[in-house]
Amino acid sequence: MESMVEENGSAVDPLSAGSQSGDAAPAIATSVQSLNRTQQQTHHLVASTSIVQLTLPTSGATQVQSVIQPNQQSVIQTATNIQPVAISKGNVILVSKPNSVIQTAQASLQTLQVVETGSDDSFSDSEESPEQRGGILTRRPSYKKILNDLGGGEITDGRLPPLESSSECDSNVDSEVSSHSLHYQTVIPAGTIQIATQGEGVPGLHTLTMSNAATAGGAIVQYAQGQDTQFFVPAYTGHGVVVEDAARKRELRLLKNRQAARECRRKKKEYIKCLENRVAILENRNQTLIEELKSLKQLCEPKTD
DNA sequence: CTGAACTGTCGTCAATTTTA
DNA sequence: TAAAATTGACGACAGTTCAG
Repeated sequence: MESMVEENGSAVDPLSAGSQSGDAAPAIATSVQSLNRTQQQTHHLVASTSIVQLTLPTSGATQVQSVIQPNQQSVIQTATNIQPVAISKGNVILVSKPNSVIQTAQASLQTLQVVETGSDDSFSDSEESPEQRGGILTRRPSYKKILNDLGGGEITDGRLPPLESSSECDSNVDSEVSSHSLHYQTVIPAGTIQIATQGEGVPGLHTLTMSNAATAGGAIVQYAQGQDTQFFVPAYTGHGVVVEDAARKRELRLLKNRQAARECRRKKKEYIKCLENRVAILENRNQTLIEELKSLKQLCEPKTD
C-alpha cells in the first residue's frame, strides 16, 4: 500500500463527471459504483474521540489525538500543545483504523504508510464479486445493518417516530409509508356483509358490516381504500372458528410485502444518499490535503537563487 | 406528431436473514 | 425452528426525451 497522502494525491477525482437523477443532491455528482470503493476503505468507525498512543521508532512515544467522526475516515492529529512528531517518510505506523491521516498542529503533513492490521473485512462484500467471495452467493447485509456498522448512519425506521438522520445522512426522502398505511379495526361480529362508504371522515375508508349474529369473536371488517384497494376480512365458520382462507392470507401477505417493498426502497434511497454524502465529504477532505501537500512541498523546495 | 428508447416507480415472487 | 422481515430480481406501466 502506498502512503495515504500519495494515494489520495494521485487520485484523479473519478466522481466529478458523474451525474445523478433528479432527486439526488445536486452538489454531489457521483455514482454508486464509485461509492463502494470508498465504503470499502472505511469500516467500523466509532463516533468518539480517543487518544491514541503511537510509538515511533525514531521519536519514542507520542500522543496524538484521533478525531474520529461518524461515517468519516479518522483524522489523527496532534493536539496544539503537543510537540509535533517528526516522521520520516517510509515509517510504518500500525494503526488499527485504515486510511488514517496523521497531521500535526502546524499543518506539517507527514507521509505515512498505514498498515491495516485488523482482519476485519466485514465490509468487503460491496466490491467483491461472488467469485471473489469464494464462489458462494451470499446476500448482502441489510441497509440498516450496513449503516449501523458504519456507525452513525442509522436509517430511519418508518415505524418509529420521525427521526432526523445524522447530518451526513440527512435525507429528504419522503416517508410515503405513513401516508399509505392501512388501518384496520375490529368492528362487529361476522355475518352477512354490507358495504358502507363513510362520506365524511376518512376518505376512502369503507366499513363492511357483517350482520350475522351469533357471535364469535370480533372480526376485522374494516378496510381502507387508498392507492391500494385492500380487503382484510377473515372467514368464519358458524362455530366461530377462524378458517384460514387462503385468499385472505395471500392478500395479507401481498399487502405486507407491498409495504415492505416501499420501505425497502426508501431505505435504499437513504442509504445511497448517505454514501453520496460521504463521498462528498471525503472528496472535499482529499482536495484539502492535496492542496496542503502542494503548499508544503513548495515550502520545502530548496531555493535555487 | 409519432414511435422508439430510456427512466423511474410499483407490485410481486422468491431467496435469504433476522427474530422470537 | 418457524415466522417475520428484508431485499434482489423481474415485469408492467407511465412519463420523458429525442430523432425522423
